[in-house]
Amino acid sequence: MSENSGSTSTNIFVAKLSSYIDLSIEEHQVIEELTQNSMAFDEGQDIIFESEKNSSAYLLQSGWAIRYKIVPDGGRQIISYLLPGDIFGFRESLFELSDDSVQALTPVIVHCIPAENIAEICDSHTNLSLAFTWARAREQAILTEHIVRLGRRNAYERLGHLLLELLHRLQLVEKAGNSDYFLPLTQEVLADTLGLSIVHVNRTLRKLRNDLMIELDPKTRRLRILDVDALSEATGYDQSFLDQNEKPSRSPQDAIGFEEK
Amino acid sequence: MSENSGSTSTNIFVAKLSSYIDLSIEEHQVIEELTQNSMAFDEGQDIIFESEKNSSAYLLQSGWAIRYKIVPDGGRQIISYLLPGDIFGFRESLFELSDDSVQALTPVIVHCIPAENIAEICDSHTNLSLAFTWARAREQAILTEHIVRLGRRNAYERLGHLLLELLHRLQLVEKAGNSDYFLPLTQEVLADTLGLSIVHVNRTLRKLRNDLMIELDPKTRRLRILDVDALSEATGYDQSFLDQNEKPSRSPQDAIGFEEK
DNA sequence: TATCAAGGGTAACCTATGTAAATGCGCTGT
DNA sequence: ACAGCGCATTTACATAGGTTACCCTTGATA
Repeated sequence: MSENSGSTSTNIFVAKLSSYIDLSIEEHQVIEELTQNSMAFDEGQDIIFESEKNSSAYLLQSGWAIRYKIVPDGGRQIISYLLPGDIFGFRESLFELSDDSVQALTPVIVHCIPAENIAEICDSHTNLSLAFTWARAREQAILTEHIVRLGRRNAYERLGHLLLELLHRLQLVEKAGNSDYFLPLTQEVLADTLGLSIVHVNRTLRKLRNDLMIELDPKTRRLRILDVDALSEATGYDQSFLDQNEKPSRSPQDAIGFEEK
Repeated sequence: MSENSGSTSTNIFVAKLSSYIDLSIEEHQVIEELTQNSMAFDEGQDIIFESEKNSSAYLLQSGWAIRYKIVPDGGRQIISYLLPGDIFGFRESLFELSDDSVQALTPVIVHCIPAENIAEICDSHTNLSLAFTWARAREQAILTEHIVRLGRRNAYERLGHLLLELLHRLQLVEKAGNSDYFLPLTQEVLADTLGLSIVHVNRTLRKLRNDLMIELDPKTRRLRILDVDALSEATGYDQSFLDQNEKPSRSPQDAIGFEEK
Protein backbone atom coordinates (compact mmCIF):
# COMPACT_ATOMS: atom_id res chain seq x y z
CA MET A 1 0.00 0.00 0.00
CA SER A 2 1.50 3.32 -1.01
CA GLU A 3 0.49 6.94 -1.28
CA ASN A 4 0.06 8.54 -4.66
CA SER A 5 -1.48 11.63 -6.06
CA GLY A 6 -4.21 10.78 -8.49
CA SER A 7 -4.77 13.48 -11.03
CA THR A 8 -6.96 12.19 -13.82
CA SER A 9 -8.83 15.04 -15.34
CA THR A 10 -11.78 12.96 -16.50
CA ASN A 11 -12.85 11.60 -13.16
CA ILE A 12 -14.62 8.25 -13.25
CA PHE A 13 -16.92 9.21 -10.38
CA VAL A 14 -17.91 12.48 -11.96
CA ALA A 15 -18.63 10.58 -15.14
CA LYS A 16 -20.63 7.91 -13.38
CA LEU A 17 -22.72 10.29 -11.31
CA SER A 18 -23.28 12.71 -14.16
CA SER A 19 -25.03 10.01 -16.10
CA TYR A 20 -27.96 10.19 -13.77
CA ILE A 21 -27.60 13.28 -11.62
CA ASP A 22 -26.95 16.88 -12.62
CA LEU A 23 -23.98 17.80 -10.49
CA SER A 24 -23.26 21.40 -9.64
CA ILE A 25 -19.85 22.82 -10.43
CA GLU A 26 -19.13 22.91 -6.73
CA GLU A 27 -19.99 19.25 -6.40
CA HIS A 28 -17.65 18.47 -9.26
CA GLN A 29 -14.91 20.14 -7.31
CA VAL A 30 -15.70 18.32 -4.12
CA ILE A 31 -15.36 15.03 -5.92
CA GLU A 32 -12.11 16.11 -7.51
CA GLU A 33 -10.77 17.00 -4.07
CA LEU A 34 -11.91 13.75 -2.54
CA THR A 35 -10.06 11.82 -5.17
CA GLN A 36 -6.75 13.59 -4.72
CA ASN A 37 -5.41 11.19 -2.16
CA SER A 38 -5.22 7.67 -3.40
CA MET A 39 -4.04 4.39 -1.97
CA ALA A 40 -2.76 1.51 -4.04
CA PHE A 41 -3.13 -2.17 -3.19
CA ASP A 42 -1.61 -5.16 -4.85
CA GLU A 43 -3.43 -8.23 -6.01
CA GLY A 44 -4.30 -10.36 -3.01
CA GLN A 45 -4.00 -7.61 -0.42
CA ASP A 46 -6.83 -6.96 2.01
CA ILE A 47 -8.27 -3.47 1.74
CA ILE A 48 -10.61 -3.95 4.67
CA PHE A 49 -10.18 -6.90 6.98
CA GLU A 50 -13.24 -8.12 8.84
CA SER A 51 -14.66 -4.62 8.87
CA GLU A 52 -12.10 -3.39 11.38
CA LYS A 53 -14.79 -1.24 12.92
CA ASN A 54 -14.00 1.14 10.13
CA SER A 55 -16.90 2.99 8.64
CA SER A 56 -15.01 5.09 6.16
CA ALA A 57 -16.15 5.11 2.58
CA TYR A 58 -13.93 4.08 -0.29
CA LEU A 59 -14.12 4.98 -3.94
CA LEU A 60 -12.71 2.36 -6.22
CA GLN A 61 -10.74 4.19 -8.90
CA SER A 62 -9.40 1.21 -10.80
CA GLY A 63 -9.05 -2.54 -10.54
CA TRP A 64 -11.27 -5.31 -9.22
CA ALA A 65 -11.95 -6.26 -5.61
CA ILE A 66 -14.18 -8.73 -3.79
CA ARG A 67 -16.14 -8.65 -0.58
CA TYR A 68 -15.95 -12.12 1.00
CA LYS A 69 -16.46 -14.14 4.13
CA ILE A 70 -14.67 -17.18 5.49
CA VAL A 71 -16.78 -19.99 6.93
CA PRO A 72 -15.75 -22.16 9.89
CA ASP A 73 -14.61 -25.10 7.75
CA GLY A 74 -12.20 -22.82 5.91
CA GLY A 75 -14.30 -22.28 2.80
CA ARG A 76 -14.69 -18.85 1.29
CA GLN A 77 -17.87 -17.27 0.00
CA ILE A 78 -17.55 -14.23 -2.22
CA ILE A 79 -20.39 -11.86 -1.48
CA SER A 80 -19.94 -9.27 -4.20
CA TYR A 81 -17.61 -7.75 -6.73
CA LEU A 82 -16.35 -4.19 -6.55
CA LEU A 83 -15.61 -2.64 -9.92
CA PRO A 84 -14.17 0.71 -10.98
CA GLY A 85 -16.50 3.54 -10.00
CA ASP A 86 -18.04 1.60 -7.11
CA ILE A 87 -18.36 3.00 -3.63
CA PHE A 88 -17.93 0.60 -0.74
CA GLY A 89 -17.23 0.31 2.94
CA PHE A 90 -19.50 3.09 4.16
CA ARG A 91 -21.17 0.78 6.63
CA GLU A 92 -22.14 3.78 8.68
CA SER A 93 -23.08 1.16 11.14
CA LEU A 94 -21.94 1.99 14.58
CA PHE A 95 -22.38 -1.61 15.49
CA GLU A 96 -20.25 -4.47 14.48
CA LEU A 97 -22.56 -6.36 12.25
CA SER A 98 -21.31 -8.42 9.40
CA ASP A 99 -17.61 -9.09 9.58
CA ASP A 100 -16.63 -9.47 6.00
CA SER A 101 -13.43 -8.47 4.31
CA VAL A 102 -12.55 -6.72 1.09
CA GLN A 103 -9.61 -7.91 -0.97
CA ALA A 104 -7.98 -6.70 -4.17
CA LEU A 105 -8.19 -9.15 -7.06
CA THR A 106 -5.97 -7.05 -9.26
CA PRO A 107 -3.79 -4.04 -8.51
CA VAL A 108 -6.24 -1.49 -7.24
CA ILE A 109 -6.40 2.23 -6.56
CA VAL A 110 -8.89 3.54 -4.01
CA HIS A 111 -9.72 6.90 -2.52
CA CYS A 112 -10.71 6.98 1.12
CA ILE A 113 -13.32 9.28 2.58
CA PRO A 114 -12.83 9.23 6.35
CA ALA A 115 -15.97 8.47 8.30
CA GLU A 116 -15.93 11.85 10.03
CA ASN A 117 -16.18 13.64 6.67
CA ILE A 118 -19.08 11.70 5.27
CA ALA A 119 -21.84 13.30 7.31
CA GLU A 120 -20.54 16.75 6.53
CA ILE A 121 -20.35 16.08 2.81
CA CYS A 122 -23.84 14.65 2.75
CA ASP A 123 -25.25 17.58 4.66
CA SER A 124 -23.84 20.22 2.40
CA HIS A 125 -24.26 18.54 -0.98
CA THR A 126 -27.63 17.01 -1.65
CA ASN A 127 -26.49 15.25 -4.78
CA LEU A 128 -23.52 13.63 -3.13
CA SER A 129 -25.75 12.35 -0.38
CA LEU A 130 -27.92 11.01 -3.13
CA ALA A 131 -24.92 9.25 -4.57
CA PHE A 132 -24.42 7.33 -1.34
CA THR A 133 -28.08 6.48 -1.12
CA TRP A 134 -28.03 5.26 -4.66
CA ALA A 135 -24.90 3.20 -4.13
CA ARG A 136 -26.53 1.48 -1.18
CA ALA A 137 -29.73 0.71 -3.04
CA ARG A 138 -27.76 -0.60 -5.97
CA GLU A 139 -25.62 -2.79 -3.76
CA GLN A 140 -28.73 -4.25 -2.23
CA ALA A 141 -30.20 -4.97 -5.64
CA ILE A 142 -27.02 -6.77 -6.59
CA LEU A 143 -27.02 -8.82 -3.39
CA THR A 144 -30.63 -9.74 -4.01
CA GLU A 145 -29.81 -10.96 -7.50
CA HIS A 146 -26.95 -12.97 -6.10
CA ILE A 147 -29.28 -14.68 -3.65
CA VAL A 148 -31.67 -15.60 -6.44
CA ARG A 149 -28.76 -16.87 -8.50
CA LEU A 150 -27.52 -19.10 -5.71
CA GLY A 151 -30.92 -20.28 -4.60
CA ARG A 152 -32.78 -20.91 -7.82
CA ARG A 153 -30.40 -21.51 -10.68
CA ASN A 154 -28.19 -24.37 -11.78
CA ALA A 155 -24.48 -24.12 -12.49
CA TYR A 156 -24.88 -23.22 -16.13
CA GLU A 157 -27.35 -20.46 -15.41
CA ARG A 158 -25.34 -19.15 -12.48
CA LEU A 159 -22.18 -18.77 -14.50
CA GLY A 160 -23.82 -17.23 -17.52
CA HIS A 161 -25.86 -14.91 -15.36
CA LEU A 162 -22.81 -13.69 -13.47
CA LEU A 163 -20.83 -13.10 -16.65
CA LEU A 164 -23.70 -11.03 -18.01
CA GLU A 165 -23.99 -8.99 -14.83
CA LEU A 166 -20.29 -8.21 -14.95
CA LEU A 167 -20.49 -7.24 -18.62
CA HIS A 168 -23.34 -4.94 -17.89
CA ARG A 169 -21.75 -3.30 -14.87
CA LEU A 170 -18.47 -2.78 -16.69
CA GLN A 171 -20.26 -1.24 -19.64
CA LEU A 172 -21.80 1.35 -17.34
CA VAL A 173 -18.30 2.62 -16.57
CA GLU A 174 -16.89 2.15 -20.06
CA LYS A 175 -14.69 -0.74 -19.06
CA ALA A 176 -16.20 -3.23 -21.45
CA GLY A 177 -16.78 -3.41 -25.15
CA ASN A 178 -20.05 -4.28 -26.74
CA SER A 179 -19.80 -7.88 -25.68
CA ASP A 180 -16.32 -8.44 -24.32
CA TYR A 181 -14.23 -7.51 -21.33
CA PHE A 182 -11.16 -8.31 -19.30
CA LEU A 183 -12.10 -10.93 -16.72
CA PRO A 184 -9.39 -11.26 -14.06
CA LEU A 185 -11.02 -14.18 -12.25
CA THR A 186 -9.57 -17.63 -11.74
CA GLN A 187 -11.90 -20.59 -11.80
CA GLU A 188 -11.40 -20.84 -8.06
CA VAL A 189 -12.76 -17.32 -7.58
CA LEU A 190 -15.73 -18.13 -9.77
CA ALA A 191 -16.34 -21.28 -7.74
CA ASP A 192 -16.26 -19.36 -4.46
CA THR A 193 -18.70 -16.86 -5.89
CA LEU A 194 -21.22 -19.31 -7.27
CA GLY A 195 -21.16 -21.94 -4.56
CA LEU A 196 -19.67 -24.53 -6.90
CA SER A 197 -16.51 -26.64 -6.98
CA ILE A 198 -13.60 -25.64 -9.19
CA VAL A 199 -14.00 -28.75 -11.28
CA HIS A 200 -17.61 -28.04 -11.95
CA VAL A 201 -16.88 -24.46 -12.91
CA ASN A 202 -14.40 -25.83 -15.40
CA ARG A 203 -16.97 -28.27 -16.82
CA THR A 204 -19.59 -25.55 -17.05
CA LEU A 205 -17.25 -23.09 -18.69
CA ARG A 206 -16.44 -25.71 -21.29
CA LYS A 207 -20.11 -26.26 -21.89
CA LEU A 208 -20.66 -22.54 -22.39
CA ARG A 209 -17.81 -22.59 -24.89
CA ASN A 210 -19.16 -25.64 -26.69
CA ASP A 211 -22.57 -24.03 -26.92
CA LEU A 212 -20.86 -21.05 -28.57
CA MET A 213 -22.12 -18.81 -25.82
CA ILE A 214 -18.71 -17.43 -24.85
CA GLU A 215 -15.08 -17.27 -25.89
CA LEU A 216 -12.45 -16.97 -23.19
CA ASP A 217 -8.80 -16.54 -24.00
CA PRO A 218 -6.84 -17.87 -21.03
CA LYS A 219 -3.81 -15.86 -22.09
CA THR A 220 -5.27 -12.43 -22.30
CA ARG A 221 -8.18 -13.23 -19.98
CA ARG A 222 -10.43 -11.55 -22.47
CA LEU A 223 -14.01 -12.81 -22.30
CA ARG A 224 -16.36 -12.42 -25.22
CA ILE A 225 -20.04 -13.19 -25.00
CA LEU A 226 -20.98 -14.37 -28.43
CA ASP A 227 -24.71 -13.92 -28.20
CA VAL A 228 -25.83 -11.75 -25.33
CA ASP A 229 -29.50 -12.23 -26.06
CA ALA A 230 -29.26 -16.00 -26.27
CA LEU A 231 -27.27 -16.20 -23.07
CA SER A 232 -29.66 -13.88 -21.27
CA GLU A 233 -32.52 -16.05 -22.39
CA ALA A 234 -30.76 -19.24 -21.34
CA THR A 235 -29.82 -17.99 -17.89
CA GLY A 236 -32.85 -15.90 -17.02
CA TYR A 237 -30.84 -12.71 -16.97
CA ASP A 238 -32.83 -9.50 -16.80
CA GLN A 239 -30.63 -6.46 -16.73
CA SER A 240 -33.31 -4.16 -15.44
CA PHE A 241 -32.17 -4.60 -11.86
CA LEU A 242 -29.15 -2.49 -12.72
CA ASP A 243 -30.89 0.15 -14.74
CA GLN A 244 -30.97 3.72 -13.66
CA ASN A 245 -33.19 5.42 -16.09
CA GLU A 246 -34.37 8.90 -15.55
CA LYS A 247 -32.34 11.84 -14.44
CA PRO A 248 -34.34 13.16 -11.53
CA SER A 249 -34.43 16.89 -10.98
CA ARG A 250 -32.34 18.26 -8.17
CA SER A 251 -35.08 19.34 -5.82
CA PRO A 252 -35.33 17.15 -2.74
CA GLN A 253 -38.99 16.31 -3.15
CA ASP A 254 -38.59 15.01 -6.64
CA ALA A 255 -35.46 13.27 -5.54
CA ILE A 256 -37.49 10.97 -3.37
CA GLY A 257 -39.37 10.08 -6.48
CA PHE A 258 -42.79 9.66 -4.96
CA GLU A 259 -45.17 11.95 -6.77
CA GLU A 260 -44.82 10.89 -10.32
CA LYS A 261 -46.18 7.43 -10.90
CA MET B 1 -56.29 -4.37 3.88
CA SER B 2 -58.14 -2.16 6.33
CA GLU B 3 -57.53 0.96 8.38
CA ASN B 4 -57.22 0.70 12.10
CA SER B 5 -56.01 2.83 14.92
CA GLY B 6 -53.15 1.16 16.68
CA SER B 7 -52.80 2.29 20.26
CA THR B 8 -50.40 0.03 22.08
CA SER B 9 -48.81 1.89 24.92
CA THR B 10 -45.65 -0.19 24.97
CA ASN B 11 -44.50 0.41 21.44
CA ILE B 12 -42.38 -2.32 19.92
CA PHE B 13 -40.28 0.18 17.98
CA VAL B 14 -39.61 2.31 21.00
CA ALA B 15 -38.58 -0.83 22.82
CA LYS B 16 -36.36 -2.02 20.04
CA LEU B 17 -34.61 1.29 19.49
CA SER B 18 -34.25 2.00 23.18
CA SER B 19 -32.15 -1.10 23.58
CA TYR B 20 -29.33 0.54 21.71
CA ILE B 21 -30.08 4.24 21.40
CA ASP B 22 -31.10 6.75 24.04
CA LEU B 23 -34.21 8.28 22.56
CA SER B 24 -35.34 11.72 23.61
CA ILE B 25 -38.86 12.15 24.88
CA GLU B 26 -39.70 14.01 21.73
CA GLU B 27 -38.45 11.14 19.63
CA HIS B 28 -40.62 8.78 21.64
CA GLN B 29 -43.57 10.89 20.71
CA VAL B 30 -42.69 11.01 17.04
CA ILE B 31 -42.61 7.25 16.97
CA GLU B 32 -45.92 7.01 18.78
CA GLU B 33 -47.45 9.34 16.22
CA LEU B 34 -45.99 7.45 13.29
CA THR B 35 -47.54 4.27 14.56
CA GLN B 36 -51.04 5.66 14.94
CA ASN B 37 -52.19 4.71 11.48
CA SER B 38 -51.95 1.06 10.81
CA MET B 39 -52.80 -1.19 7.92
CA ALA B 40 -53.71 -4.84 8.23
CA PHE B 41 -52.97 -7.53 5.66
CA ASP B 42 -54.09 -11.09 5.57
CA GLU B 43 -51.94 -14.12 5.10
CA GLY B 44 -50.92 -14.36 1.46
CA GLN B 45 -51.58 -10.73 0.59
CA ASP B 46 -48.92 -8.64 -1.11
CA ILE B 47 -47.85 -5.62 0.91
CA ILE B 48 -45.57 -4.30 -1.80
CA PHE B 49 -45.74 -5.74 -5.28
CA GLU B 50 -42.62 -5.49 -7.40
CA SER B 51 -41.59 -2.31 -5.66
CA GLU B 52 -44.35 -0.30 -7.30
CA LYS B 53 -41.97 2.64 -7.47
CA ASN B 54 -42.89 3.19 -3.88
CA SER B 55 -40.17 4.37 -1.59
CA SER B 56 -42.22 4.70 1.56
CA ALA B 57 -40.98 3.05 4.70
CA TYR B 58 -42.99 0.48 6.60
CA LEU B 59 -42.79 -0.55 10.22
CA LEU B 60 -43.84 -4.11 10.85
CA GLN B 61 -45.92 -4.09 14.01
CA SER B 62 -46.88 -7.73 14.14
CA GLY B 63 -46.82 -10.87 12.04
CA TRP B 64 -44.35 -12.35 9.57
CA ALA B 65 -43.67 -11.28 6.00
CA ILE B 66 -41.24 -12.24 3.25
CA ARG B 67 -39.39 -10.35 0.57
CA TYR B 68 -39.25 -12.56 -2.52
CA LYS B 69 -38.62 -12.66 -6.22
CA ILE B 70 -40.10 -14.80 -8.99
CA VAL B 71 -37.75 -16.24 -11.58
CA PRO B 72 -38.62 -16.74 -15.26
CA ASP B 73 -39.38 -20.45 -14.90
CA GLY B 74 -41.95 -19.69 -12.24
CA GLY B 75 -39.84 -20.56 -9.22
CA ARG B 76 -39.78 -18.32 -6.19
CA GLN B 77 -36.76 -17.27 -4.17
CA ILE B 78 -37.34 -15.81 -0.76
CA ILE B 79 -34.80 -13.08 -0.12
CA SER B 80 -35.45 -12.27 3.52
CA TYR B 81 -37.87 -12.51 6.40
CA LEU B 82 -39.50 -9.49 7.98
CA LEU B 83 -40.31 -9.93 11.65
CA PRO B 84 -42.08 -7.73 14.19
CA GLY B 85 -40.10 -4.57 14.81
CA ASP B 86 -38.43 -4.61 11.40
CA ILE B 87 -38.38 -1.62 9.09
CA PHE B 88 -38.64 -2.28 5.39
CA GLY B 89 -39.39 -0.77 2.03
CA PHE B 90 -37.46 2.49 2.43
CA ARG B 91 -35.62 1.90 -0.80
CA GLU B 92 -35.07 5.62 -1.07
CA SER B 93 -33.92 4.69 -4.48
CA LEU B 94 -35.25 7.04 -7.05
CA PHE B 95 -34.46 4.46 -9.64
CA GLU B 96 -36.24 1.28 -10.27
CA LEU B 97 -33.68 -1.24 -9.21
CA SER B 98 -34.60 -4.58 -7.81
CA ASP B 99 -38.21 -5.45 -8.40
CA ASP B 100 -39.01 -7.70 -5.52
CA SER B 101 -42.26 -8.05 -3.65
CA VAL B 102 -43.22 -8.26 0.00
CA GLN B 103 -45.96 -10.63 1.09
CA ALA B 104 -47.61 -11.37 4.41
CA LEU B 105 -47.05 -14.91 5.70
CA THR B 106 -49.43 -14.45 8.60
CA PRO B 107 -51.95 -11.74 9.37
CA VAL B 108 -49.83 -8.62 9.61
CA ILE B 109 -50.09 -5.08 10.87
CA VAL B 110 -47.83 -2.40 9.40
CA HIS B 111 -47.41 1.32 9.81
CA CYS B 112 -46.54 3.31 6.74
CA ILE B 113 -44.26 6.33 6.70
CA PRO B 114 -44.84 8.10 3.40
CA ALA B 115 -41.71 8.80 1.42
CA GLU B 116 -42.19 12.54 1.60
CA ASN B 117 -42.01 12.44 5.40
CA ILE B 118 -38.88 10.39 5.73
CA ALA B 119 -36.37 13.08 4.84
CA GLU B 120 -38.02 15.51 7.20
CA ILE B 121 -38.01 13.06 10.09
CA CYS B 122 -34.39 12.18 9.52
CA ASP B 123 -33.37 15.81 9.38
CA SER B 124 -35.00 16.79 12.61
CA HIS B 125 -34.30 13.71 14.69
CA THR B 126 -30.76 12.43 14.63
CA ASN B 127 -31.61 9.23 16.41
CA LEU B 128 -34.43 8.31 14.09
CA SER B 129 -32.16 8.85 11.14
CA LEU B 130 -29.77 6.55 12.93
CA ALA B 131 -32.51 3.99 13.21
CA PHE B 132 -32.89 3.91 9.44
CA THR B 133 -29.17 3.68 8.95
CA TRP B 134 -28.98 0.87 11.41
CA ALA B 135 -31.87 -0.97 9.82
CA ARG B 136 -30.16 -0.79 6.46
CA ALA B 137 -26.84 -2.05 7.78
CA ARG B 138 -28.58 -4.85 9.60
CA GLU B 139 -30.52 -5.86 6.55
CA GLN B 140 -27.32 -6.01 4.59
CA ALA B 141 -25.68 -8.17 7.22
CA ILE B 142 -28.62 -10.55 7.04
CA LEU B 143 -28.49 -10.71 3.26
CA THR B 144 -24.78 -11.40 3.44
CA GLU B 145 -25.36 -14.30 5.82
CA HIS B 146 -28.03 -15.63 3.53
CA ILE B 147 -25.58 -15.61 0.62
CA VAL B 148 -23.04 -17.54 2.65
CA ARG B 149 -25.73 -19.98 3.71
CA LEU B 150 -26.80 -20.64 0.15
CA GLY B 151 -23.33 -20.73 -1.31
CA ARG B 152 -21.31 -22.65 1.21
CA ARG B 153 -23.55 -24.88 3.32
CA ASN B 154 -25.40 -28.15 2.76
CA ALA B 155 -29.08 -28.69 3.39
CA TYR B 156 -28.69 -29.70 7.02
CA GLU B 157 -26.54 -26.70 7.84
CA ARG B 158 -28.77 -24.31 5.90
CA LEU B 159 -31.89 -25.36 7.73
CA GLY B 160 -30.35 -25.36 11.18
CA HIS B 161 -28.63 -22.07 10.52
CA LEU B 162 -31.84 -20.40 9.41
CA LEU B 163 -33.79 -21.70 12.40
CA LEU B 164 -31.12 -20.30 14.69
CA GLU B 165 -31.16 -16.92 12.98
CA LEU B 166 -34.91 -16.71 13.37
CA LEU B 167 -34.70 -17.70 17.03
CA HIS B 168 -32.15 -15.04 17.63
CA ARG B 169 -33.99 -12.30 15.77
CA LEU B 170 -37.25 -13.11 17.52
CA GLN B 171 -35.56 -13.07 20.89
CA LEU B 172 -34.39 -9.53 20.25
CA VAL B 173 -38.02 -8.44 20.11
CA GLU B 174 -39.28 -10.73 22.84
CA LYS B 175 -41.18 -12.96 20.47
CA ALA B 176 -39.33 -16.14 21.35
CA GLY B 177 -38.62 -18.10 24.48
CA ASN B 178 -35.24 -19.28 25.50
CA SER B 179 -35.13 -21.88 22.79
CA ASP B 180 -38.58 -22.04 21.21
CA TYR B 181 -40.83 -19.97 19.04
CA PHE B 182 -43.86 -19.98 16.80
CA LEU B 183 -42.70 -20.84 13.28
CA PRO B 184 -45.44 -20.08 10.74
CA LEU B 185 -43.54 -21.51 7.77
CA THR B 186 -44.62 -24.36 5.54
CA GLN B 187 -41.98 -26.68 4.18
CA GLU B 188 -42.56 -25.07 0.83
CA VAL B 189 -41.60 -21.67 2.21
CA LEU B 190 -38.49 -23.14 3.78
CA ALA B 191 -37.61 -24.76 0.46
CA ASP B 192 -38.00 -21.48 -1.42
CA THR B 193 -35.80 -19.77 1.15
CA LEU B 194 -32.99 -22.29 1.18
CA GLY B 195 -32.86 -23.22 -2.48
CA LEU B 196 -33.99 -26.78 -1.79
CA SER B 197 -36.90 -28.96 -2.88
CA ILE B 198 -39.82 -29.53 -0.56
CA VAL B 199 -39.03 -33.21 -0.31
CA HIS B 200 -35.50 -32.54 0.75
CA VAL B 201 -36.59 -30.02 3.35
CA ASN B 202 -38.82 -32.72 4.74
CA ARG B 203 -35.97 -35.24 4.83
CA THR B 204 -33.66 -32.74 6.46
CA LEU B 205 -36.20 -31.71 9.04
CA ARG B 206 -36.64 -35.36 9.94
CA LYS B 207 -32.92 -35.70 10.30
CA LEU B 208 -32.77 -32.72 12.62
CA ARG B 209 -35.53 -34.33 14.68
CA ASN B 210 -33.79 -37.70 14.74
CA ASP B 211 -30.58 -36.05 15.84
CA LEU B 212 -32.54 -34.52 18.72
CA MET B 213 -31.63 -31.07 17.51
CA ILE B 214 -35.19 -29.78 17.26
CA GLU B 215 -38.79 -30.54 18.13
CA LEU B 216 -41.51 -29.24 15.86
CA ASP B 217 -45.16 -29.68 16.65
CA PRO B 218 -47.04 -29.52 13.35
CA LYS B 219 -50.27 -28.70 15.17
CA THR B 220 -49.17 -25.69 17.14
CA ARG B 221 -46.25 -24.88 14.84
CA ARG B 222 -44.12 -24.44 17.89
CA LEU B 223 -40.45 -25.04 17.23
CA ARG B 224 -38.06 -25.91 20.02
CA ILE B 225 -34.33 -26.06 19.54
CA LEU B 226 -33.18 -28.69 21.97
CA ASP B 227 -29.52 -27.78 22.09
CA VAL B 228 -28.73 -24.36 20.73
CA ASP B 229 -24.99 -24.74 21.23
CA ALA B 230 -24.82 -28.10 19.52
CA LEU B 231 -26.87 -26.88 16.58
CA SER B 232 -24.80 -23.73 16.26
CA GLU B 233 -21.69 -25.85 16.22
CA ALA B 234 -23.13 -28.24 13.67
CA THR B 235 -24.29 -25.55 11.29
CA GLY B 236 -21.52 -22.99 11.68
CA TYR B 237 -23.88 -20.44 13.18
CA ASP B 238 -22.26 -17.38 14.70
CA GLN B 239 -24.78 -14.98 16.09
CA SER B 240 -22.42 -12.05 16.20
CA PHE B 241 -23.60 -10.77 12.84
CA LEU B 242 -26.80 -9.70 14.54
CA ASP B 243 -25.31 -8.24 17.65
CA GLN B 244 -25.63 -4.61 18.48
CA ASN B 245 -23.52 -4.07 21.49
CA GLU B 246 -22.74 -0.66 22.78
CA LYS B 247 -25.12 2.18 23.25
CA PRO B 248 -23.41 5.01 21.43
CA SER B 249 -23.73 8.50 22.79
CA ARG B 250 -26.10 10.81 21.03
CA SER B 251 -23.60 13.25 19.56
CA PRO B 252 -23.26 12.93 15.80
CA GLN B 253 -19.49 12.45 15.80
CA ASP B 254 -19.62 9.54 18.15
CA ALA B 255 -22.56 8.22 16.26
CA ILE B 256 -20.34 7.56 13.29
CA GLY B 257 -18.33 5.40 15.59
CA PHE B 258 -14.91 6.22 14.28
CA GLU B 259 -12.82 7.52 17.15
CA GLU B 260 -13.03 4.76 19.67
CA LYS B 261 -11.26 1.64 18.57
C1' DT C 1 -71.51 -37.12 5.88
C1' DA C 2 -69.00 -36.56 1.65
C1' DT C 3 -65.85 -33.94 -0.74
C1' DC C 4 -61.91 -31.26 -1.56
C1' DA C 5 -57.57 -28.79 -0.95
C1' DA C 6 -53.30 -27.95 1.63
C1' DG C 7 -49.86 -29.64 3.93
C1' DG C 8 -46.98 -33.25 5.84
C1' DG C 9 -44.60 -37.72 5.15
C1' DT C 10 -42.18 -41.49 2.56
C1' DA C 11 -40.14 -44.47 -1.06
C1' DA C 12 -37.85 -45.38 -5.64
C1' DC C 13 -35.28 -43.62 -8.80
C1' DC C 14 -32.46 -40.11 -11.36
C1' DT C 15 -28.93 -36.46 -12.07
C1' DA C 16 -26.36 -32.46 -11.07
C1' DT C 17 -22.62 -31.56 -8.66
C1' DG C 18 -18.72 -32.80 -5.50
C1' DT C 19 -14.18 -35.34 -4.64
C1' DA C 20 -9.87 -37.28 -5.69
C1' DA C 21 -6.20 -37.81 -8.52
C1' DA C 22 -3.38 -37.23 -12.41
C1' DT C 23 -1.69 -34.41 -16.59
C1' DG C 24 -0.13 -30.46 -18.96
C1' DC C 25 0.98 -25.80 -19.77
C1' DG C 26 3.20 -21.53 -19.03
C1' DC C 27 5.30 -18.59 -15.80
C1' DT C 28 9.27 -17.18 -12.58
C1' DG C 29 13.55 -17.63 -10.36
C1' DT C 30 17.99 -19.76 -10.24
C1' DA D 1 18.02 -25.52 -18.92
C1' DC D 2 15.68 -26.94 -14.89
C1' DA D 3 12.81 -26.95 -10.87
C1' DG D 4 8.74 -25.46 -9.04
C1' DC D 5 4.41 -23.25 -8.73
C1' DG D 6 -0.24 -21.73 -10.04
C1' DC D 7 -3.80 -22.65 -12.80
C1' DA D 8 -6.57 -25.07 -16.27
C1' DT D 9 -8.19 -29.55 -17.76
C1' DT D 10 -9.91 -34.20 -17.69
C1' DT D 11 -11.32 -38.80 -16.02
C1' DA D 12 -13.50 -41.95 -12.76
C1' DC D 13 -16.24 -42.39 -9.11
C1' DA D 14 -19.30 -40.96 -5.03
C1' DT D 15 -23.26 -38.58 -3.12
C1' DA D 16 -26.36 -34.81 -1.99
C1' DG D 17 -30.26 -33.39 -3.51
C1' DG D 18 -34.12 -33.31 -7.22
C1' DT D 19 -38.28 -35.62 -9.29
C1' DT D 20 -42.25 -38.27 -9.39
C1' DA D 21 -45.67 -40.54 -7.39
C1' DC D 22 -48.49 -41.90 -3.76
C1' DC D 23 -50.68 -41.96 0.90
C1' DC D 24 -52.33 -39.81 5.19
C1' DT D 25 -54.23 -36.24 8.19
C1' DT D 26 -56.69 -32.22 8.91
C1' DG D 27 -59.82 -28.63 8.37
C1' DA D 28 -62.99 -26.08 5.49
C1' DT D 29 -67.16 -26.32 2.79
C1' DA D 30 -71.25 -28.24 0.75
